[in-house]
Amino acid sequence: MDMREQILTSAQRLVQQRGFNGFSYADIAEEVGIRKPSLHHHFPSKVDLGIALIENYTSQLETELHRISALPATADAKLKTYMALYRVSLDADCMCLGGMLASDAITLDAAILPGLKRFFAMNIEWLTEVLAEGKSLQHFDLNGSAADHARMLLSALQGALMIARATGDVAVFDQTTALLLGNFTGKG
Amino acid sequence: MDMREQILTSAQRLVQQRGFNGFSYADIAEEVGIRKPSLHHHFPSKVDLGIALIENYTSQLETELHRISALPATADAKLKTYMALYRVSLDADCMCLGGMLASDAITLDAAILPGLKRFFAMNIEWLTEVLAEGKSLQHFDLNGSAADHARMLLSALQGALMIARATGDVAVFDQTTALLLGNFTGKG
DNA sequence: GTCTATAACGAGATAGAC
DNA sequence: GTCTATCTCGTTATAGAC
Repeated sequence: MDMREQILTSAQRLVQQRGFNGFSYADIAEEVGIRKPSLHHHFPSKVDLGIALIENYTSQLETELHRISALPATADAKLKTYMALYRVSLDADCMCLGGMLASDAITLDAAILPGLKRFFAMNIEWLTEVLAEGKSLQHFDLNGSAADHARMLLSALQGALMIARATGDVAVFDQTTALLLGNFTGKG
Repeated sequence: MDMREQILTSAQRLVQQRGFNGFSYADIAEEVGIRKPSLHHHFPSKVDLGIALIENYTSQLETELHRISALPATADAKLKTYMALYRVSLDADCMCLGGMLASDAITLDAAILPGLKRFFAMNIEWLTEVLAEGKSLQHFDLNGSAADHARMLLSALQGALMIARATGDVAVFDQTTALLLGNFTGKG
């Protein structure tokens, strides 16, 4: 892993834990083992770093989503796998990078926002496809459009992650995901 | 409104828009019209201010919830009124103070966290009561405990507010709230 | 590509006069 | 209760040597 990747990896985790205004170049420098000013060679400004972070995160997720879509699995199994990605973040005491940047949105340089919007659009688009697939095969029982459910699902996951992490109560996340899955796959 | 209240009002909006690490005493000083060091007379440290903010916000909401509970309205009308409180925040380009502090949780002084937990517990408790009321009167059709639905509902509202604000797409919020209400009051 | 040195600024906080 | 003056520290960023 070259230095640029090391910096991105370190910065990503720092943002997911502390927010974009909650970490500094000094934190990264300590983690990757170079001096503060050397970071500016790789990312001239913190805004440049922010743009690279959300682009990088989006493309990581894109890979995951393609992998899940290609699985020989039912729509609800795909959803479960998608939700498990959030659970991994929670275990690492991290928010989703997109969710964290969304909270910080007003303070962010305008150049970071388009990448953030694309991130959410990609999630909603993928979820809409999976929900529509489950609906058409009559595995899911949806009152409303797949797109509406996709937005609601994404919102609930982001919110549950945030609340579970802040309160130290992971049950908020696990019960919410279980309930959401139950709602889609039929009353029980 | 005395100076302490003016400071709390200004700081609350700043936190809801920018996060706890996204504003400074200088911002408040400019808004309320006194000098930076004078703020320390009212709130010696920023941690003291943070504690007062969440306590104040919780007690404001407690008043609202008592008011809603006392309305001669059905459970779903009460839910609608509760959701409208979040919509008001969105219109002001604000997150919920609790949601914003939850995002910032790892960076907050430990003295702020108990108040934050109480805030979420109060919301979940109230929602659980309203959902249980709707369930017992057979207005709501819930697959799962009222408490589970309360946590999911709170998560979805917080997440939808966050995403709608960051993407500038208020429809994420409005469609999510509509879908949630539809889910409770019956398919259709 | 990394370093030392430093600039330029803003943060939270304190002392002490009025 | 508010002020001016000041402190100390941390922040992003730049200059220029190696």
